[in-house]
Amino acid sequence: MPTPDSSPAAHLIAACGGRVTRTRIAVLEILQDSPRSLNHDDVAARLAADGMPHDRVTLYRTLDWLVEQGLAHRIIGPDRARRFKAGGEPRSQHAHFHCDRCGHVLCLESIRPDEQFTLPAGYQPERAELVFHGTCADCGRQRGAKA
Amino acid sequence: MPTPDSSPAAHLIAACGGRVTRTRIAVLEILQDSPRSLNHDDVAARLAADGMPHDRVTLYRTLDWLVEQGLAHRIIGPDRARRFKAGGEPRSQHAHFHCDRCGHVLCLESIRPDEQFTLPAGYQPERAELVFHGTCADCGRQRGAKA
DNA sequence: CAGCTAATGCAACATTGTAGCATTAGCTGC
DNA sequence: GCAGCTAATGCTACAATGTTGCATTAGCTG
Ligand SMILES: [Mn+2]
Ligand SMILES: [Mn+2]
Ligand SMILES: [Zn+2]
Ligand SMILES: [Zn+2]
Repeated sequence: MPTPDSSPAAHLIAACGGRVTRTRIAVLEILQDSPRSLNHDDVAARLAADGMPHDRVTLYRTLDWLVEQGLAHRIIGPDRARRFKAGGEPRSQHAHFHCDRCGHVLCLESIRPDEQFTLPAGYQPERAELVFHGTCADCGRQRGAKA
Repeated sequence: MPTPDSSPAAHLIAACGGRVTRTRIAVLEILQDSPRSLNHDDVAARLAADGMPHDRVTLYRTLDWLVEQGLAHRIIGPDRARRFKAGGEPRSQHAHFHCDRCGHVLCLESIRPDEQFTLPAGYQPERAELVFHGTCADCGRQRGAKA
């Protein structure tokens, strides 16, 4: 065992100046492999599937660390649970879509709320969160097919 | 004691077909009197200040009931706590501003996110939540005065 | 490979919200 | 006004999500 891993994920972690641990690599790769955002349980389930040890608290700390380092970003849904996705949060953020039917949260990279609005005088916004709620494309198709 | 109260709040509650209780009246009046949204603790503190009995669970149920009846609306902040404000949620919603400095959440009635954006094909949005984060007008003034 | 310390694992706790059930009190009809 | 019905309340216990403190492990550096 030279270094635990030399995957792209491992390089990203090393570049942040943090220690390159199995957990960090695995969690970052899980986020990178997922097209949609994942909550703690989602990540824990995937870790377990990969036969990785996983402590609840460590997972919280790992995910927070990835966000701090700009390797992931976080959004909070109406179910009060944080969801994570690979990739940092650039100055200008994108909107998200929360499907009421399947519960998934999808990124709408093309929609950037902080470029659209003028706030009342005095307010100094630093970022904007825009979340749509409704039925996602997948669920809309299924529903259409069945009905 | 004829009817507990015949304030405007009591009339609104009666019009919903629910029982007009001290707690409902007090909570609705608290929401109506507040310029900003309040979380459960805020409301509980005001109830206590008014010398009102207040059970945690009853407060949750009362606030949820007011939202159901359209007498209040709710938003969830990044601290994972729900905040409430008097007044229902009309078809078109307004944006909110969460101040990172003082923690207050303010309504931006003039900004209506669901009229602005076109989503990718297939998505069927039913409502949109737009929350700005930054420094509110009050905190901006204080900071300016001090610095 | 030794030593330093960041990262982890574990236990206990905090916050926010729910569920079940016995008791209270608002309303309705008399 | 009062009796009776049941919505609303209060209480207890529980669930979900996240945090703190501290002893142990393991990544890095020399
Ligand atoms: Mn995203
Ligand atoms: Mn509002
Ligand atoms: Zn869906
Ligand atoms: Zn402020």
